Amino acid sequence: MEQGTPYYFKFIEAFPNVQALANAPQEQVLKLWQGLGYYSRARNLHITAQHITGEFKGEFPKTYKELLSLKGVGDYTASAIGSICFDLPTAVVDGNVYRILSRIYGISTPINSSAGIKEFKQLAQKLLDISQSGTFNQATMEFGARYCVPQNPDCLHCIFNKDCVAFLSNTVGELPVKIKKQKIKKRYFNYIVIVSADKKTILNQRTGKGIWQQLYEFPLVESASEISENQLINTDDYVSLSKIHGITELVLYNDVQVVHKLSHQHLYTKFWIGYSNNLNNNGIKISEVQDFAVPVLVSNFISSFPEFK
DNA sequence: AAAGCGGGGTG
DNA sequence: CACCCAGCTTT
Repeated sequence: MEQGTPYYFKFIEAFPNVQALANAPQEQVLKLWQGLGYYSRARNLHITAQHITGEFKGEFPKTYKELLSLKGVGDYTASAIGSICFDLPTAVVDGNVYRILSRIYGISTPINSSAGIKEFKQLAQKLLDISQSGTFNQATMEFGARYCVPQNPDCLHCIFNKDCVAFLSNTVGELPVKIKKQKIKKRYFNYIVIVSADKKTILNQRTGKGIWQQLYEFPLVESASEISENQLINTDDYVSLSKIHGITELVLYNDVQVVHKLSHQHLYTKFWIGYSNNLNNNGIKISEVQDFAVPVLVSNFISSFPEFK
């Protein structure tokens, strides 16, 4: 909530209605989302706005099935919108609900297994008070967020402690059960920050699969491990870049690699400043760099680099 | 069923 | 460092 609220207000101001969002360029949507992460959500939100103004003729769908058909809307979101906005009898199961139910009922089925997802959804659906679905759902989630918290919950004062299987069996700390693996991949990024005599630079848009789709970054040379300047300037990617943009001098900006941690990747990053006399009509003005949507890793660099301030 | 996708916070 | 988060889509 803390992290998302300012973004919410920026969005509402920029896009007061669904038509405004649908008609906006993707670049603007991503720029407003910059720093939030999970950028596919921004793209899906944008696509969904277009579906609603198009196929749904501007009328927001109000059945579970239709909600579920929207890009980026899965069981949780469809159930939440359905119950809160349209009084549909659909139970939400988010992280809070998993935690509360697994503890009170003493359920050790992993919450991120197929069996667990099904079991918890069924239980939540059975418990749902359909005379006030939205309120019930929000209250359940809020109780989990405020009281049945992940670590060191105050069970001694909890209203459920007479019935909570986990509390009575002293297993609160072990529930919910989650299957975890997700090994973290290490990657080595070398960003070539080109600075030309007429104060221009180069940004590329990330396309295809992987992280940060559609966001911008400096020309990237990725390597299998940390590399020295000598190794860098002998890579095909750098040779090509240097030729195209006329790099005359290369200076390492950060002696110690910046480690940018995503949930599933650690990015060991060096920023190299490549000075050029002439970008041959390529590139963008340095003063315009701030208009592009960039990942936090790149944004942090830009904020720290005097030439770009 | 598993993998991939961000960034920030807590203890 | 381990774990958590108002999940969903793709493979």
